[in-house]
Amino acid sequence: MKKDAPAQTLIDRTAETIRARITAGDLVPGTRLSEAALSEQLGISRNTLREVFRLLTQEGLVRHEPHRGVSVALPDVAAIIDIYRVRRLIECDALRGASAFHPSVARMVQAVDAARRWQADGDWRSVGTENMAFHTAIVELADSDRLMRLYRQISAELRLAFGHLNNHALLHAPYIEKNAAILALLQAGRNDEAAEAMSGYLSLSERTVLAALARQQQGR
Amino acid sequence: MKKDAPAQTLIDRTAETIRARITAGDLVPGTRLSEAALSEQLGISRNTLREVFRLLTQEGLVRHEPHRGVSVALPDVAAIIDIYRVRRLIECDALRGASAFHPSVARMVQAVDAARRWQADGDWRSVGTENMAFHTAIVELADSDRLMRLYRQISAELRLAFGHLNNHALLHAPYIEKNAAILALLQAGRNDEAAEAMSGYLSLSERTVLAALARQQQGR
DNA sequence: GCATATTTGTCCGTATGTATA
DNA sequence: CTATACATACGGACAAATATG
Repeated sequence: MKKDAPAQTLIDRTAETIRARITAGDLVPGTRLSEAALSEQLGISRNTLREVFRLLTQEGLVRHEPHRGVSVALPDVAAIIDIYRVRRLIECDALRGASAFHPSVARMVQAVDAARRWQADGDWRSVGTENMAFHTAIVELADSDRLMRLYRQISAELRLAFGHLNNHALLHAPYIEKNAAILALLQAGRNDEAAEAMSGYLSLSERTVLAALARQQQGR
Repeated sequence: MKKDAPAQTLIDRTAETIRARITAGDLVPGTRLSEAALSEQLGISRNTLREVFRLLTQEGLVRHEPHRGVSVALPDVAAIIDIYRVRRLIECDALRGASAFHPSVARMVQAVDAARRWQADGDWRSVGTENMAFHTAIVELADSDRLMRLYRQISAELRLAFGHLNNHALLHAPYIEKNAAILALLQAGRNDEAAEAMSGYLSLSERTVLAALARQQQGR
């Protein structure tokens, strides 16, 4: 009996396709997604696509306006501020209450190591991926389904926000060693200091993203 | 220009209808929701109902299993524990960072007063409603869209859990004065003490709900 | 401000695949 | 193992709302 026969439904697979297109920058924030055009392009029926839209809407990736269709979400400054407020709450709390022997710690170690290797190769996109994995692992420390779900949603929103900020070196380089420092504090059982370091980390990251967003919007 | 012409779509209204039926106990947790039967009963098409199901699934009110349809969610002990963990995090944080002059404080005052009046009348169901309003107002203190959304979801799940625990006196009576005490601390600017009191409040409430749930499941 | 065209909202009928009796 | 019930997915149709000239 194979428990892992995903048997994904078409709706799930299509949702994944669109997610990928959005985060890959294929679909720019603000783009209107026409039901008729997209359904034909994807080779699925309009009804099915509409259910995909429901999924993505709840995930915050697309916005739905009655009788006006859906469009790729466009996080504004207020959203960024709110997202970082929530991240600070969740990630710092997870660090404060974590055990150094939690399985996720291994994933944090792995992410830090991998990020350093990619940095040596100059592959900043992969550095970014490992950075996200590091923070996901931190949230997993909390062992809370609901917090994890919320975190996945705001991560998706955040990817939208700096999906097109292509200055990846600026965006990710400074954080590799900060992550390593937080990990070391956690492994040493100095949880409160780890949480404190994370708070500072997030403030810096927030300022960077907000500044980049302002430059981007000014450039229109 | 009336900004508040909701012009709700049929999907939204239907979702609200089903939510009401669930929280009213009309639909018991575990009930299977057949597309054909429900769509006919509601007078809407199956396609439309399926979109409603997507909404409710993301809200955690119903569970969806591929090719087996949806059924009313049935929170288990792990869910209750997780929900209270999240509540503690959100509500205590909101209290710690709140201003005594935030508009939501007025709503808290209102909820406490109303709960006392309903208690005098012996209307425990209304006491429960005011209690939920009190805690919703606390979360609003945080001024965070995302935290508010998460809180709405776990509130709905919680309603599922003790929707049928009809011992409302036991469930709500002890909390009226606890709420009043927390409010007084907040108004006095003693935020940390208010958060501490809330933490204790939630622990007590958690134990009560878990015990009631155990009794209920034993009685099957 | 009006008439028209486009797009979404909703319904129906049907075919196919999957799970359960 | 077959049969049945049900969810999945499709395509077409029309009404209603919005956008366009």
